[in-house]
Amino acid sequence: MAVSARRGAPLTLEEISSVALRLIDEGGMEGLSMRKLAAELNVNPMSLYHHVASKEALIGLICATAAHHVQLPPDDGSPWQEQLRELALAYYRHVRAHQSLWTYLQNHPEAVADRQMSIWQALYRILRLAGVPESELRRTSDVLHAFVTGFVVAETRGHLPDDPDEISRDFDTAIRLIIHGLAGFSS
Amino acid sequence: MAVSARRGAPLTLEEISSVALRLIDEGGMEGLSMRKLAAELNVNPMSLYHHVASKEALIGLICATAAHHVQLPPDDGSPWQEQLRELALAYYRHVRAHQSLWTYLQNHPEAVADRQMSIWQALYRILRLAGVPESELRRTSDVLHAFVTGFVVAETRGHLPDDPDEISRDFDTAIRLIIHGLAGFSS
DNA sequence: TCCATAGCCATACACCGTATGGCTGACGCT
DNA sequence: AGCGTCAGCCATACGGTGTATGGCTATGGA
Repeated sequence: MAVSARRGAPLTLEEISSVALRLIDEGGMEGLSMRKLAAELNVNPMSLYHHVASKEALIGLICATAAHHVQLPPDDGSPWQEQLRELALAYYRHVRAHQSLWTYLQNHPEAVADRQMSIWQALYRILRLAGVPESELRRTSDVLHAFVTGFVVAETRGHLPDDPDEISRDFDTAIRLIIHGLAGFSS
Repeated sequence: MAVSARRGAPLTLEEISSVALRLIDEGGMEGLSMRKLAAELNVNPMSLYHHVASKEALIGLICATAAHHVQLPPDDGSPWQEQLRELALAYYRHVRAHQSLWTYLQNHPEAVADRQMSIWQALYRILRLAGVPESELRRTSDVLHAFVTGFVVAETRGHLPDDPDEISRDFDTAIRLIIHGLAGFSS
């Protein structure tokens, strides 16, 4: 059906959002523009709007698909401290890989209003284990989210040594701070 | 010296940054544009560039002057938990008053690279009291900064009751979490 | 065969930050 | 008094942005 003059196949949402994510990873949030994205796809800028309602909607799509790619730790019977640690680490790695997107996310929480996503489910489960009352789950998870992302910002700002051991030691420090804090709920 | 045709007095940095801050408070970070700001000041857009090198520099100026308006708690001899609580509360109030600016700040830490600012000095002093080793001061304060601002984001996101008592109770929760966490350093 | 429509594109509009260069009038100096 | 300097402001222009509007084309179903 009147496929692009400069391409063989029609566009797909997956193609669009993956290239857009690459642009963000490479050039920050300002590195993504509908025009640049279209150029990268060998397509007219306005063609994108046949698949996506607006730039904002596109970003929402990117966030949603990216969130599904977080590797969640299994629900074994290990203590909540350890589970929280592993979940935070998985989340942390993902945030590191797509820093610009996630720091944007922090300021535009409406883009991930969906609390049904598996990562939140996992966090809720662990927080319940830690003794956080039901009514505080949402707020606590919000703060933890800000916390981990904030850690990444701090990592990026300070001139870190290239030593990965030291980085993980720093992460330990932050996680221990969170765990100690949460322990206040159950005691 | 060839004062504006449409104004009596020449522009001042204070005037520029205060009106710019108002624009940000009213319309978010996207509500501030050099053109709108100039219109608000009854001045040609390019006139601003006589006082400010770029929009980025203007934002830096706004941040710096805004930071000076935080009411710091006095250095009485009270325990560090209480001092941290009061500092966080003062900071929190200020963040609430200028939300957009501070959430922007979280993602553009280079705008406040100046660690000589009095609020950081106060935080450092309290963290030392809490037993945080010298080498961890900077990183810890970075994380705490992200933490408190993250709390504001969480506050804004969740549909809070208008009850100020409940809000302050929530804030208590967050602060207790931080304090418990920090206690891990001295023990 | 015909036509609805999916997919794409050209044009245009209003906005943005800011480079460039020119105007005006107040000041210091001779 | 005459003159040069320069602070302060402004007009124009360039390249970028998101997207509204409307038109093209080729494919699928009837």
